[in-house]
Amino acid sequence: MAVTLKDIAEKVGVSESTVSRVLNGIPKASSETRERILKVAEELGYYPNDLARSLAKQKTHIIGVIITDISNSYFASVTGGIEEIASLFGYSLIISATGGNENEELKYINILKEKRVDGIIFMSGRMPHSCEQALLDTGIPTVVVARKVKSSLPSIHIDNIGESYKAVEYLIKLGHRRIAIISGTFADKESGYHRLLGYKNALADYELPFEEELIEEGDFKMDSGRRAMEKLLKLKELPTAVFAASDAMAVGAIKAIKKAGLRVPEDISVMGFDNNVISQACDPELTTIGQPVKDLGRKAIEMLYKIIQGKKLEKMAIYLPCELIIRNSTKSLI
Amino acid sequence: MAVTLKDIAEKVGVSESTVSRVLNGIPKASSETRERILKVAEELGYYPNDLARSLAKQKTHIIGVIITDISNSYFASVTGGIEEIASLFGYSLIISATGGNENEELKYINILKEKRVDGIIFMSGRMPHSCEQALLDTGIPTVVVARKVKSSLPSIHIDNIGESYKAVEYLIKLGHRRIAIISGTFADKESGYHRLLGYKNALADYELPFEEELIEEGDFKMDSGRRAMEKLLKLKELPTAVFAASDAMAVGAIKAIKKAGLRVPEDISVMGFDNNVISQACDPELTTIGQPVKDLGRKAIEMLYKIIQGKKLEKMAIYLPCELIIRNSTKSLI
DNA sequence: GAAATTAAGTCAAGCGCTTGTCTAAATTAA
DNA sequence: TTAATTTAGACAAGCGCTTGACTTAATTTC
Repeated sequence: MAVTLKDIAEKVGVSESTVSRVLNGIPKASSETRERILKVAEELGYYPNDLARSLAKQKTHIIGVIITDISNSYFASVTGGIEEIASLFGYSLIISATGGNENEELKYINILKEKRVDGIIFMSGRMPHSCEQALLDTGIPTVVVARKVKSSLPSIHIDNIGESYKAVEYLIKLGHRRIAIISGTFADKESGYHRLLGYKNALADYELPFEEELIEEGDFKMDSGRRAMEKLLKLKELPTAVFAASDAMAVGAIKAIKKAGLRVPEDISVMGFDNNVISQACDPELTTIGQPVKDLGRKAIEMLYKIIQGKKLEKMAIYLPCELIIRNSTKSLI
Repeated sequence: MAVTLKDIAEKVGVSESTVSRVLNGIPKASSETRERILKVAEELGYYPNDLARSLAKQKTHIIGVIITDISNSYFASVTGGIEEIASLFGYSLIISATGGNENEELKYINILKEKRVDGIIFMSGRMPHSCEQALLDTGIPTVVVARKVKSSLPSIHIDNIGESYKAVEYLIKLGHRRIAIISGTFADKESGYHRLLGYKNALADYELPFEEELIEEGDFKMDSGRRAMEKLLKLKELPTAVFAASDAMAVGAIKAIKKAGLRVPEDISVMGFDNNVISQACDPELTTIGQPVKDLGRKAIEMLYKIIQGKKLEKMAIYLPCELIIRNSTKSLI
């Protein structure tokens, strides 16, 4: 069906290997045959078969990306960063969504193995041991994004504890003393848990009392923020500020506060985390911690590329700084 | 390096073809050899090389997806729908982002050709003739999403004219007579243009005057919505309702209205289009037209699958209905 | 019991490209 | 002039898997 090297070779009257070399720019042909080959290739509309080439060269120029959910803006943005740099390096991306399901994760790791991808970027689920082992067993260069890793897998993160500390510290410096937190899921010991830890650390460092009643657990989504805030609003003594571990929950909290007839930030300051698109859509616009989502992706693929190139990584775990973004949902009490 | 059929064949003492057949479940072996092969394959940790298989079978089980930008929530959602069904069908996705740049689009079409993908889903840019021709020339089954197509390429859409009509009609039925529109880019004759058309049609059908001063062009993004609204607010006679061709612009408009000291919807009703996440984050929550983004993706891959299977499509262009979602940004004047 | 059928495999070509080795001619060196 | 290099290209093995055609032995048919 499609035109092959053989077709060109026959038409020009040379061997396949010569055609291959010419087409790959390997200097081993007289300029005369070179031109004839190029001309015939053009005429016939030749384009290489990357499968055959990959098989012969043992590399595919494909990176496998395993994420939880493409339509989630966080993953979409990180993936955007990955793709931006990958394309620069000449890599294509195979993207698989697992829904955070361990079996799916294992399944996709396997598929990527069979497809002989040159590298894998993993950012799905809670990084169960089985997955980590499976990734190691592939023998394929791998970088893990935003998931704590036990083994020697290279990874890239944000410092959830430190960044959350930064958020709470900001509130404290605005003069707030009674600060509630709407945390993310913390059972999984990932970001939700760490952001709560940062909150605790900040309180401790500034010698503020830690009170159970000021802690509500959410699931990072808007509705849980709303519900959590409704509970907080029932306290005898209201907090003057609320730190939500995600922008979505922060928006939910704002809605609850407004519904209760209070104002943000006049009555209660609200702070988010993520700096995703809704932080600028809500009213008031959210003060938040801006995650460098694109950069996480960019940096991940850069690390991966180094590994593929056989270079040593300076650091096995990289932490990217976040940015404190001050908008209108927080006010100074001083 | 990796274990091959040959390794298994040698160890078991049979031919490669027998191993291949057993591993593919083709009934042509005694249950005894079958079991020995399976056992050895297990022991050796064999997993197939999909490149070799694809080369031999002339199919890759890969679908190429060409989009403008992964981090854009619209594309991310459509892609999410694609991936959901694709994985069910046993397909992997190669995703490329073009930034809407024609040269990039052509480049990626070429890469997908070389990678011998089994199908292509295209939803990027303004569908220049060159791309359409390039897609046709690949000879690879292709489905186009949300882009007007001249040729015989199958496509899937929403009816921008009709849905926009529906939005404006809703406002009219609420008693609004002076309705402004913040349209998307209309030079490209794609969705922006069609949504404007729907607006005009609705006015005409309900015998409302069409006034130039009530039309502002935006670029679908929030800021342009804000700026457009600021202009509209300078009119001697204000509109009582504004239809924005995207939620983002609608949110921008709301911000401008509030800043001017007016209220939504009490003073001016605002309507959006898309039903993306910000439509529920803003205040008030947006009445909008909900695009079936996931379904666009799902349906696209289903169409593509049919074509790959060699089946005939009943329709070359499918239109999916949107949903009128009524929230709090619009009010009745009656 | 001979012929026909089936079962269980083997053989080898083919998918399309790469690349190390070899050859013959042309060029350079001495 | 002859030997040593270089150049231009051919040859063939190899990447790992699939699959149609063929072979041999076992089973069934009449």
